Amino acid sequence: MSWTDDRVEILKKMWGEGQSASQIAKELGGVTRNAVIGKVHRLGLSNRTATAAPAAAPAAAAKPEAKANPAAKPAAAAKPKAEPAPEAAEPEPAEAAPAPRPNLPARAKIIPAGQPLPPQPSANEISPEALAKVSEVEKKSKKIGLMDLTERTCKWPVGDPATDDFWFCGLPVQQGKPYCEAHVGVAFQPMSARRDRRR
DNA sequence: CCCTGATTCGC
DNA sequence: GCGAATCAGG
Repeated sequence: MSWTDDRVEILKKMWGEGQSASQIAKELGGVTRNAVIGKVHRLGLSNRTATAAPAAAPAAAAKPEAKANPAAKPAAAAKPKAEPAPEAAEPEPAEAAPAPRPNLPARAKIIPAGQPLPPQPSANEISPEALAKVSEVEKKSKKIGLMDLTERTCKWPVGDPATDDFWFCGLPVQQGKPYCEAHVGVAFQPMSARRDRRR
C-alpha cells in the first residue's frame, strides 16, 4: 500500500480527530501504526504530545549534537485524553453511544463507559450477528473467576451467579473498555432499532 | 502486559 | 519517501 492522496486525507482527518495511530492504521489497512506515525511526522502534523513530550525542538534541531534549546516551549498543547475510571459502577445497560456509523468514530473518548453490567439477553434486540458472536466467544472464553479478573480481562459474566455454572469471559478486553470486542458489541448498542421514535 | 507517540536509519 | 526497529512514557 502506498500513501495515495486519498489515504493521506483519511490520515489527516483521523489524526485531527485525535484517533490513535493504531486506529488509523487499522482503518486504512495495509499499514502499521508505525507507518502512520512516520507519515504523520513527514507531513509535519505531529503535535499532540499525548505521550512523551521530550520538549525537543525539532524545528531548530538540525544537529543532534546541539544542546537542549530553552527557547522551545510547547505553546498550546491540548490534551484530549479522557480516562474513564475503571472502578465506576454505572448501572448503564445499553445505549451509550449513538453512533450512526458502522465502525467506531472518534466517540470513544467521550463514552463514559465505566462498567456497565448488562448481560441478561432479555428484552434486548441486539443484532443477531453480535449475539452469535457472543455465543461463539463464550465457547472459547477463558471462564475465569472473579478473582482472576484484571484490567485487561473481559468482565462479561456468563451463566448464573447463583450456580457454579458461572464465570467471566476473561478474553482480552478492547482497550479502555471492560469487555472484549464481542461483548462490547452487545454492551454498547448504539440505539434501539425499535420504532420508538423519540418515545 | 497492554497501550501510546517519537525518533532513527537502512532501504 | 517509507516504515521497522527502537526508544520512551503511561
